[in-house]
Amino acid sequence: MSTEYHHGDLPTALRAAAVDLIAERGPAGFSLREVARRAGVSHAAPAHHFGDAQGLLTSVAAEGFATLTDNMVAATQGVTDPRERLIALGTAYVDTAFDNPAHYALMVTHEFTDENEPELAARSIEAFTALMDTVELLRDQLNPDLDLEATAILLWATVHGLVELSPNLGHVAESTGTETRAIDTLLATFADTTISGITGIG
Amino acid sequence: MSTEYHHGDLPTALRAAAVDLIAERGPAGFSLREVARRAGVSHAAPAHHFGDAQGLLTSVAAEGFATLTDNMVAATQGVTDPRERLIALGTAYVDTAFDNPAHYALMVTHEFTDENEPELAARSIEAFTALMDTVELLRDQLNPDLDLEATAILLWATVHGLVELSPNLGHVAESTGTETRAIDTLLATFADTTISGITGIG
DNA sequence: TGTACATCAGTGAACGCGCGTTCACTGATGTAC
DNA sequence: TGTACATCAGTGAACGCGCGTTCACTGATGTAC
Repeated sequence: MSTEYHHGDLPTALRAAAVDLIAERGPAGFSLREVARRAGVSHAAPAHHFGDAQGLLTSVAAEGFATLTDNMVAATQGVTDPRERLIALGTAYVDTAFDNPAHYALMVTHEFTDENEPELAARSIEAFTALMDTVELLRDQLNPDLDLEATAILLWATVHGLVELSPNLGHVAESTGTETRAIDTLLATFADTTISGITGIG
Repeated sequence: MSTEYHHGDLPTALRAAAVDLIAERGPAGFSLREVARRAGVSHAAPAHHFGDAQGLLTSVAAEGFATLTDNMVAATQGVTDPRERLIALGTAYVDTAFDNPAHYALMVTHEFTDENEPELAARSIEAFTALMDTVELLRDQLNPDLDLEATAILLWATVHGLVELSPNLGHVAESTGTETRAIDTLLATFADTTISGITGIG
């Protein structure tokens, strides 16, 4: 156990400690020494597995993209109605970001990770592919001339923007007068607007 | 001049130095000592004007919001066609972000600034108000039942998302085969979709 | 116009701190025979 | 099954560095009379 000389799975423990630390102090508050401390290991140990801080944070970001992909795929599985599907995808994205703020910050910031690292690059492409699947469904069901890539980027930009703006969303919730989360209302509005827009352009 | 004991306008010089430094190294690479060095002043001088690093960065963020508001207002002045107006507003936002990456990072990050500082709060509300003016024009011209706040947030989220995703936009530009910036194409598509969507919902 | 004094802006030395990196080491694990 | 040895994971002391903060100070500016 923890009294053993060899840790067992130190890489995983270090990622978990990094996530906790970043959730508390933000990505800029991260340090390799503090992470090692929390993982109960000497401060020179992480170098064996990740080289340096950037290596560890890149690994965490890759893990975050994998989770995002899994959640988006699971949420849209078998959903073929365009409106339902858009809402399911958007909700999965937003919920994943809210549930994993440290991962999300690293996925999005680019300042602390190596975007060219193969593992991270692969995981982020998979996430984009999951999004693209839904865009293709929209094309098939709504408008054969839909610009796939532009639509995918606009969808991504919007949900990403919603996540970042969400701290300012308080009074929208109040104005609806329901138990619904403000962001759910916005996602529904967004789905309606988008579908109407896509159909109208055709 | 620079040989005088008193600087003349040290706060302005410090903000400028901070902007340069952040543009080079990112917000996390900022330090008060390095800023003082670049402003040609002892490292204890900034404390006289801003207290600490957060104070200085908060001031830079406020300056960024003021510029954004000015640019959005100027770009939409007298533009009453909904599509043109949306594109003008979006372009002003995106261009301001591109032209002032250090300011933009501080406006958006929240990790290094004090959002409750009155000056910053006032400037960010003014920017939101400028956005709201355009949303009201959309309501007046397209759909009297438009949800103003939800629409404003969705517009903001989208342009913000486009700015953040823009590093990944390279191949979109290629696919258009024109001299047009990728982001201009996306903004035009977005304007079309949004207007069609808003009108359709009515 | 001149003097005295208060206030303000900026200096520079000193402090203690946490950081990343290096390095010789030791303990545990795995493999060859 | 047992021994020898190579490899790998983690240790802990040492290093030099840049940082923020404090503080007694000095030079410049502004104001009262």
